[in-house]
Amino acid sequence: MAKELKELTSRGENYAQWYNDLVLKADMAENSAVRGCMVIKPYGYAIWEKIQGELDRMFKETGHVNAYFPLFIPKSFLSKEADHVEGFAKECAVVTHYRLKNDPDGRGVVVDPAAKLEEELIVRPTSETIIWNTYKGWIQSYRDLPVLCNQWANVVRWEMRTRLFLRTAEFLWQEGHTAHATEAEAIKEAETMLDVYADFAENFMAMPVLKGLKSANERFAGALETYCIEALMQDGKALQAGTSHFLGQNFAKAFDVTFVNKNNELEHVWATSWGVSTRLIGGLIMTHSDDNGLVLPPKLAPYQVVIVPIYRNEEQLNTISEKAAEISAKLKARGVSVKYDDSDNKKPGWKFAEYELKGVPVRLAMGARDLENGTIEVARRDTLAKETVSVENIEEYVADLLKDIQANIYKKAFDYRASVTREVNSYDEFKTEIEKGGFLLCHWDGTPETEELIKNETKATIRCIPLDGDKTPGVCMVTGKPSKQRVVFARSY
RNA sequence: CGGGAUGUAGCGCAGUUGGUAGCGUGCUACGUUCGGGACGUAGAGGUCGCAAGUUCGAAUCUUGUCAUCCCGACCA
Repeated sequence: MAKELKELTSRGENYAQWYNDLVLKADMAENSAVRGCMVIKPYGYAIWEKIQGELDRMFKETGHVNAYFPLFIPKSFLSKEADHVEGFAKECAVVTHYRLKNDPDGRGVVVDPAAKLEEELIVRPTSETIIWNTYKGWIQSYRDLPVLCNQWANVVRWEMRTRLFLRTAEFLWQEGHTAHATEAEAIKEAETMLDVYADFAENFMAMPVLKGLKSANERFAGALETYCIEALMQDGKALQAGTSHFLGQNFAKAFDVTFVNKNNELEHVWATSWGVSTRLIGGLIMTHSDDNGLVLPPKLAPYQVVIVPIYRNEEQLNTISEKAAEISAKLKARGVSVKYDDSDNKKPGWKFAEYELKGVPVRLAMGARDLENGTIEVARRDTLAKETVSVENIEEYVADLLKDIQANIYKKAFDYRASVTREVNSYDEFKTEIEKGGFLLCHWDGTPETEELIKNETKATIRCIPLDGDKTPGVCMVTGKPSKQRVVFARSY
């Protein structure tokens, strides 16, 4: 099996595919009719639930509430905001009929032609339009503002080519949609949520990200400004991990959402939207995994510690189980999640490999030898190091170890990113360097034309215009025109 | 929608000049094992993607068709 994994890993870039089959036990739906939709089995979903839980808490701490809006969007809604139509008019699932009937020529059912909808319904690719249509009825006065809603939902985008976790036809996400009385407040909201995402990515996922602005080409359809966090995967490709959009008054104007301000003047509201998706699971996998499987940050692991008993007979098992129960209780008291795997139908070696594959941060193994010596074997997933330590104060030891693992995998990812991030000053050099992967910091003249040219010739895009860091001006590597600051180029998923 | 590849057991694959389908793994039972994915014995599991055609006979040849994967266009 180990050999098999090595062989699979040599595929390199195709992490998501095999981690899905082997680790998360998730896969693409095989039925052609729902091609490109993902099936997330329980362990993979448990990771999503952890992500959801932490983000949801952070949203609430920043003053947001959850709401839910319809799955179906009347087609006409999507015609209202011109830029938005440009961006989203293409790959959507469309509901045209509302009834089936028995097939008159044989078995089964057919669509009843008499049940054609007068107006087609679009399965939401994102909910701006239906939400703004709803907000119109909620907002009359500055006293009704701000509206700070988040929605956990599924959305559908009929992608021509799908990729497990990274680009599936149906995916789970959260989308925040806020309405504000002033431009400044809306911009602040978009920036706050960007910070929330960055905080989550770095402190929970242990995935370093760059905060930045999207170029006009990469900007969300209908947004005035798109903020993003960009991560770098182990194969050197970038992953857009989350976006936060300042929408200006575009949607308010399209859906006629106005309010009376303190001066008794009618104004359009200012809007933001922001979202992250199950793509984060893909990011998590591709940031930390190694040849032995998934490596999960302790803060997002469905269980942080697994205890495996090693025994020859029932008597031994009983003694170990007693000890393990004590340790579990102590760990749980410290807020550590523990699984005690005393399943009799798997052997210890099998369990070791299995939990490594699943990325459980810490494994404790206890056998007859440990019973005699009052010890326990501690194995950490990130370095695969094993140690035999005293069971005394094991809970403290493990709690510290979990913190250490969280910090260590972040550092590892950060160092990797640093090692493949470099400044490039000429276009010739760029063409060579981009083949090696990683982030390239380059001067760019700010025009969509130049960006397009670079994309066509090298497949690299501007991942973001960084908010932090070096702001020294220079000249564009392609055209030689002035550049305000270096921007980040990479090939991306 | 263009270019390439592939559809055979749950998964991964082999199958020669056309002769009625096999390997690994997984699964089931029993026994021995159990500190790094154990071993033995016995078993279950396949309308060979689908449909026509050629043939005494097709997984194999022909045509059509459907689907998947990879590379482009699209995208979180």
